[in-house]
Amino acid sequence: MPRRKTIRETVPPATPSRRPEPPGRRHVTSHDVARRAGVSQSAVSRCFKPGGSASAKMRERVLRIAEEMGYTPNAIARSLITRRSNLIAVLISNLTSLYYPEVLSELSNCATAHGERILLFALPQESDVDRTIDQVMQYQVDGVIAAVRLSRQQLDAFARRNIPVVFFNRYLRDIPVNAVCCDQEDGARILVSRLYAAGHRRFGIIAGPKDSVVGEERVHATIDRLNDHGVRHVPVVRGGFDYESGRAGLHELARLAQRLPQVAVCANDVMAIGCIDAARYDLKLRVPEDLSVVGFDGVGPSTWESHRVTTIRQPVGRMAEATLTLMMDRIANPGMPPEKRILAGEFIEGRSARLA
Amino acid sequence: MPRRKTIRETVPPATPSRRPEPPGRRHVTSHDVARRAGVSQSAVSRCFKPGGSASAKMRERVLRIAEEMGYTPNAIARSLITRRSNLIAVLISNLTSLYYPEVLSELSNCATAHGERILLFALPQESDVDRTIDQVMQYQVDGVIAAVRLSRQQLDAFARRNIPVVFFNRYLRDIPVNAVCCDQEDGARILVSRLYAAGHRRFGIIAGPKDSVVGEERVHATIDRLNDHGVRHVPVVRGGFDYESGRAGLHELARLAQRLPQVAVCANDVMAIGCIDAARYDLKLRVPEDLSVVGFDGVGPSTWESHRVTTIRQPVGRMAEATLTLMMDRIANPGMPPEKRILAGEFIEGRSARLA
DNA sequence: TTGAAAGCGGTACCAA
DNA sequence: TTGGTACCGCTTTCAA
Repeated sequence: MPRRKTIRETVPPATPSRRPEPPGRRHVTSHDVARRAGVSQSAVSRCFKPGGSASAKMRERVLRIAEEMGYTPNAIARSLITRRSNLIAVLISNLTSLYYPEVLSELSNCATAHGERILLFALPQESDVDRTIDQVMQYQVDGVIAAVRLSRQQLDAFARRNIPVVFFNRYLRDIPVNAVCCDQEDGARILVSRLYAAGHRRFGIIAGPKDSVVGEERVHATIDRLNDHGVRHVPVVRGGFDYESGRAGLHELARLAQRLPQVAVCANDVMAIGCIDAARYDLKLRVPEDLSVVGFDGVGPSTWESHRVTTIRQPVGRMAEATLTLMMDRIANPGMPPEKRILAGEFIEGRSARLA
Repeated sequence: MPRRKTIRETVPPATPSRRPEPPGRRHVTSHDVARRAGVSQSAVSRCFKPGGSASAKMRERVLRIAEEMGYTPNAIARSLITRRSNLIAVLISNLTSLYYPEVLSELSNCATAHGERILLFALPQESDVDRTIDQVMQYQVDGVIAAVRLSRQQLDAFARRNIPVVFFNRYLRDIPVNAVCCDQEDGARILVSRLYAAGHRRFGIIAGPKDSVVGEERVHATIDRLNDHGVRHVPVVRGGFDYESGRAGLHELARLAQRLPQVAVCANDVMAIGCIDAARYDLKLRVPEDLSVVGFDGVGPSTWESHRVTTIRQPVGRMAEATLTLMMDRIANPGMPPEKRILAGEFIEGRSARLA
């Protein structure tokens, strides 16, 4: 029976003498199982460890008794000694955008497959990161998947504690970081070439917020490819990635130029949908006959018959898998230099753009 | 310096003699802070506890030094002794449906406000619960928020371990459980009375899957209220809560009756959207002139100009708050009998139904 | 293969 | 108010 000898061994308890059950809330521990099985507690522990050394009969017996008693190993106690919580923090801010639910779902599945669980940090604002970081640390997470912006200081805070960080669909300029992204530039190239080939010449852009690296990539790449084709003077208005700003964006584009562009390139699908609705319901235009609209992401509603958005679908499932692979690798080898994995998107023809 | 006297005190170490740093990955502990501050480890612990007794100057000094050293309390170690992980498991299956992201986001915010974190269990299938339950136990979560179905056995498994369970927007018939729901019956009553008042007499229903308690409530309540108004023979077809099944549902309703109903009541918004699109793009009907369509939920896209779904919006924010309040209460008082909190939904007029 | 014992990093009780 | 000490439930040497 495991009892530590202390200095003041005044009252050697005759019986096991567990402290009087704290009302409710006591769980069966490996000690309980050990006692019933007539083996040591460490033996029980080994029986539950895949490679642990234990005779076949003992393991069988222990597992059976554990089962009977309803024993479940305490992951918290394990984490304390192994220094692995098997917890991965996911920092996400726009959970209600149409894009992230799918991401989160995939990340969760992959994490499970890799023996990790997701501790969710859904931030009301991206600016809430600072208040959150301390919490992330406290839980001793094995790693952090960041679908939010992190400042250099915030990144350093994780680095100091050797907590690997992998960015999802964003990264930091100027600082090499682990990141998994979709190839926005290639996506923009495809969209532009298809649109140009169909005869479109006047383009307008509804961009995302300035601080979105991915949004800016999409916009800059679009402009660059347009320039390649000799298209200059592309008006750009800014939105916030949401439906309303896509809608307002088209109005703004209309005001900006004397003639409405032939194409509105939107920095994501939700704005594209807003833009399509603005065209149809506010400006009484036909899409795609009078205006072509394209987006990025390939979120579920972009496939709805009502919009059928021409877009670049992100391979969210494969991105999630890549993110977790990268993460597990960095957890195992903390020293490795940062790595960026860029996956190609898939062109979805849809019906919101007039194509050749 | 805390060192336990053991039987074989053979080599009293002269220096603190920490074991040689395990490569990387060592964190600053309260012991480290204590040593630097020249106080006991327990003192450091108390300084970090809101009500802990410590003199002002000591607390100040300790906190400063902790700050300097980059000390963060280890939540895992704390959990082990307090038997509170401050973790709440959220079991969710259709994370990619349009409804749950909002729910999850709100739950996360509320949890944070109550000092808890969300451990996410996003199940690919509702049937994966069994494989998940063991994991939930291992992490010693304080409670479980279930947005999935649980069998009586599964519920018992949690009960045996005194882990409180609160259902979100679902519950079990025949077994009293803690649950927070939106008032589906009242919602159905409002929809029916508004539709009836506008002169609609022929109704059709696109239901959700049979095993959705909430879906069934919506359907049954709708039928009951229609009966109250003297409307009989309401055809019901079944869908899976997704866009495609809403769309297919209308076709099925069309096949079922000689005349298309004047109203399609859909068990959620996404099916309503699918139904609207089927009406417009497949059957070339005008909505709401030729067909009224109503839904339930009030998800984001239901407000889009393209659909403007007439629906009952669930007060997701207040439901999340109620869920966490109920949960915290049950964590504090494990013995309390189950409680159901039913919140009223809000009628959203929209434009997908012809109203008086 | 098995058991004993030493922690992991905290909290809480106790005596000083 | 402070320090000392016994754990929380597990993993992991180390001897037997």
